[in-house]
Amino acid sequence: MFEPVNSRVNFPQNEEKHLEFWKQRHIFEKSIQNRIGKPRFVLYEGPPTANGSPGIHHVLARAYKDIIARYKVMKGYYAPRIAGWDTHGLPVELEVEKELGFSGKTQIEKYGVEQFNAKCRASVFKYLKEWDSLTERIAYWVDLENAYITMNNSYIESVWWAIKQMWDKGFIYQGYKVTPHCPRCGTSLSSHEVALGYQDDTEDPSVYIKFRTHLKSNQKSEVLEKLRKLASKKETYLLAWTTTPWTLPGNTAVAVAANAEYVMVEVDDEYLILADALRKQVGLGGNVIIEKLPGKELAGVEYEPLFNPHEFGVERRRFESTTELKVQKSDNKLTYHAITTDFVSMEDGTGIVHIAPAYGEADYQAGRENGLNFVHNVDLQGKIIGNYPFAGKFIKAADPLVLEDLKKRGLLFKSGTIRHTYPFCWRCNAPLVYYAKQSWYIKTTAVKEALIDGNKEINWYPEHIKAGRFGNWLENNVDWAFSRERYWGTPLPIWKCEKCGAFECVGGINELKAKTSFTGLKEPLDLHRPFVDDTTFACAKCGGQMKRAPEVIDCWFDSGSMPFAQVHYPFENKDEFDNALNQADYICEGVDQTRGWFYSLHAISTLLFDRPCYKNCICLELVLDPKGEKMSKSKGNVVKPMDVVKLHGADALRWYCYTSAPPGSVRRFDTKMVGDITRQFLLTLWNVYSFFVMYANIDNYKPDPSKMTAELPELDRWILSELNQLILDVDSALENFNPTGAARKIEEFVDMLSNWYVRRSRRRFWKSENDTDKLSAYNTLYHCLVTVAKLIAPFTPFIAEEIYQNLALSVDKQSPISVHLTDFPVADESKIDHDLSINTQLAMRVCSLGRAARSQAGIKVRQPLAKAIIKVASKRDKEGLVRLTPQILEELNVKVLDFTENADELNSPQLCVNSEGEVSVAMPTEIPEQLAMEGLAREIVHRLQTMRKTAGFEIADHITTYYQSDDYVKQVMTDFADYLKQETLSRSIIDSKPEESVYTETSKLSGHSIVLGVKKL
RNA sequence: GGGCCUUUAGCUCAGUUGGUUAGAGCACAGUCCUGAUAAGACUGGGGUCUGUAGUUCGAAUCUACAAAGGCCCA
Repeated sequence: MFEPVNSRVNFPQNEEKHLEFWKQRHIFEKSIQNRIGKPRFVLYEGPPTANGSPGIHHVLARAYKDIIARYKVMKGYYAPRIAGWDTHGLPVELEVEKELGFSGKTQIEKYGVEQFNAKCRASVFKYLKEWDSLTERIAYWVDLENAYITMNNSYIESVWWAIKQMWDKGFIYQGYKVTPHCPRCGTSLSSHEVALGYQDDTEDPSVYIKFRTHLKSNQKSEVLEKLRKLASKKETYLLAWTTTPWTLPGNTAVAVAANAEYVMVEVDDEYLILADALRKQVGLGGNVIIEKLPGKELAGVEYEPLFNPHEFGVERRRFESTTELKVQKSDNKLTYHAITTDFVSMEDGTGIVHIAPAYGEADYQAGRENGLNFVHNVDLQGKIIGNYPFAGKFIKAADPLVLEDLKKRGLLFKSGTIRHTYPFCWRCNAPLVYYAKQSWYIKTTAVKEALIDGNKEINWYPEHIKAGRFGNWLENNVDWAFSRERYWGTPLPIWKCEKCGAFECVGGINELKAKTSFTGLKEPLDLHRPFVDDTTFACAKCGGQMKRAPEVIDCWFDSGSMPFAQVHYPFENKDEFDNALNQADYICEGVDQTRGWFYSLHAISTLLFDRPCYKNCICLELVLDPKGEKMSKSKGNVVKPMDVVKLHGADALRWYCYTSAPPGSVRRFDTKMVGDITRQFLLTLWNVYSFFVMYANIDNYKPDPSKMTAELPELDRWILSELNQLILDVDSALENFNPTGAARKIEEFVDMLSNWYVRRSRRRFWKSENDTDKLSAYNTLYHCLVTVAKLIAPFTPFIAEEIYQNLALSVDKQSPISVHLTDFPVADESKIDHDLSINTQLAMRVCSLGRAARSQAGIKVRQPLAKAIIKVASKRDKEGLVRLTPQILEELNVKVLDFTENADELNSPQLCVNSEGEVSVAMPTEIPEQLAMEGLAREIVHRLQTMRKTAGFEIADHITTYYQSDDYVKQVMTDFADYLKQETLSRSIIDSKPEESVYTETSKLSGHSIVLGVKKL
């Protein structure tokens, strides 16, 4: 006996049962331990930040990670995998700041870094319970107990080790970086924060500034000569445009487009140079053009600074190399010059761009590449420094004063305002400033080629990421600015001598403790700020005191270090890492990680070990709401995964993730569609399963593979052929990291199994004699179900377990106690019969056409007809159909199958006919008396069956049938008595009024009024 | 402004190396089948395959340009 199965099923409830079983019997642990000594399959878990609730996109990621790992385990791999948590970073700090009502760093410092960080630590695990319970509920199998946590001392120490390695290789240096900076909060903002604060329609100055040329250079060119000659007559200016007048004192160059055409126009008694394309827009369309010249000729043209920094008590620095800004001597004859860049717009402005390397990313890059001067005329609070006339003013307040000053000196051509989109601080609403600040860099550009070569070895899914998003990112690689002027993060392990300025990098706790005159480390050990800030030691060069640099590091460096830091390498687990764990076979995260985790893993691995970090990577696309909008808390359209699981179950949600769209496409999530999935796939499978169990129990069927007969009926051979083909397809799809393709194949199979195999086999299970045909049907369906259970185990672990335990484990107590401890099915290719598959498809098509023909003629399928006449394209097709005759006869409810090659034969008014392509099916519309009676018998059977069900009888209950009707019906009841009895399990059929207690209905069938009664025996 | 992706029925998606009349599921309407089925079958409505131009005997598919949407970066 199998455990009885109700066709009505509550999946969520059923799943809880299996969760409990897995927990009690440690199935996950066993699935790993069973494979010790087998080839290793390494999956790296990308650590989510645990200080927010898990969303539906996390389920997506976990579903795709889990399925591959489970598949590999079933294929015989040893695949331990541990969870991880990302615990550092600005988002955590912001959450705490919000909680404390802070609006900036000064408040944090006042509050105390120690207390602040303690709050951060606590905040990180606020949602951990929620994460753990979801992880378990969706059956994402991962070791939660030994999860790696980026804030643990051991983890931090491994990160320090990594930084020290890079330091020793000369990959770490200090340089400048332009960041979006809030002058009021005095802090940099992450790109995410910047995105929060864009405001459209912001009014800003729109001003045209004149830069007086100073054509004294020795450069020789025809154009320059001409300009010199012209300039000797009248003052000549380069006309540039800006919306941020306060950056003008920081101007150290102007940029032109090399290939654009520039003109020198006469304005009053001056000459102005600007792009020809923008002449009209600037309002100089009608002025006389003195000269035309290509942009590249302007390169090197010198001009006088608007504000010579030396006159205003401000330092002038200069890019001496790509990394060093060196202070320059005072020069009262200072000139700057024009450069060419590729970012000069011909849509607004003048085609000449004002460059202030301290106040713009592009400007800074231009400065680096061209060895420009570098002038900071604003402090971090947004106040003008030095002794400019507008010194001490906030930048926005300084704008009009700057313009006034320039106007007085005749250097302002035109001023107005524009409206555009500008970023503001999302906290305090102050305008953001792009500001060059000192930062620590990792010289990733030094290994750029290795990064690009390594990428060639990675398989990306979808493939376009490789050359596209990720490849482009690597091609445009810039050094990684990895320090942060924050509090809650892995402290940068660099100490600086207060006396001589020397730096030292420390790669571990013992190394630190061993430093000369080391002091300041408290117990219990906590490697975070502020404790680590108190540690000092003696400078190896001059004996001065070494103090730690104040920065913490980018948390992407944390997560990118997880391959080794999760095992505290190299301080522990050295062999395991070096031999097995040092490269992932597979990772999977959202596509937004291309510049995040995918990059940090790749970069760190390349820098430290000179090899790519992972071999296969599935990139998931965004999950949107049903309307196609991004899910966000503010819109209130966020779906809680647990709600979906409670409603439809984890299997349904997982199956939805695999089948609804390929992982690399954007998908709209709609809970309703998870419900559709349940009905379409899970319920269909469930009903096949429950059908099987119901009849198997009635017949006391005992599976015995040895009794599989050699000569199987065509129908059984067909479904077994499809099953083995399915194994091949699913196996190869999963091997190629394509769960969607695999799952869709399974769907097709289950549909065929239910709607053709079981549908066509019903009578075989229902018939009373226990012959070989019946046994074959049982064996076949049994084998299909058990195999499908194993195939779907990585996809939908719950229903797989249910079917496996009830059907397989109950029979063979020696087999593994869980489907998740079994081996993945192996196809028996000798069972695959392509011809049979094609023939069956043709038979299905013939039946479909036949049913349509009947429908058009208004003849119910229950009414038997004398024959069906079939025309097909070839002899081969005909032969194929002949072999499947029994299936077609039954499905079309006809007595004989005829074939013809002459289409004219089908054009008879006595026939209903339907064609599609080369296939035609026709049936006689005339119904002889004998067939009409048989049809009525079938109607009566149908009526009685429905009544049995309504009366609540068990499927195998025997009954007595009563009837009362006219003589015609009486004749039918007599002629088809055996058939009626067999179909309805009637011991006797009595022509009399049913007793009072008997369930009775009166119906009108084919024009005959019939009273029917069914009585359970 | 740059890179990448997407665009096929009301909705969700298939559509192999170009090759009959572009498909499926859901939804809608009608009919049918059914003692496993919340399922299924048939019929019907619903498509300028985002647009334009090109290559070709032939384009949803290849090429170019454009549009809309999305993501990442600036």
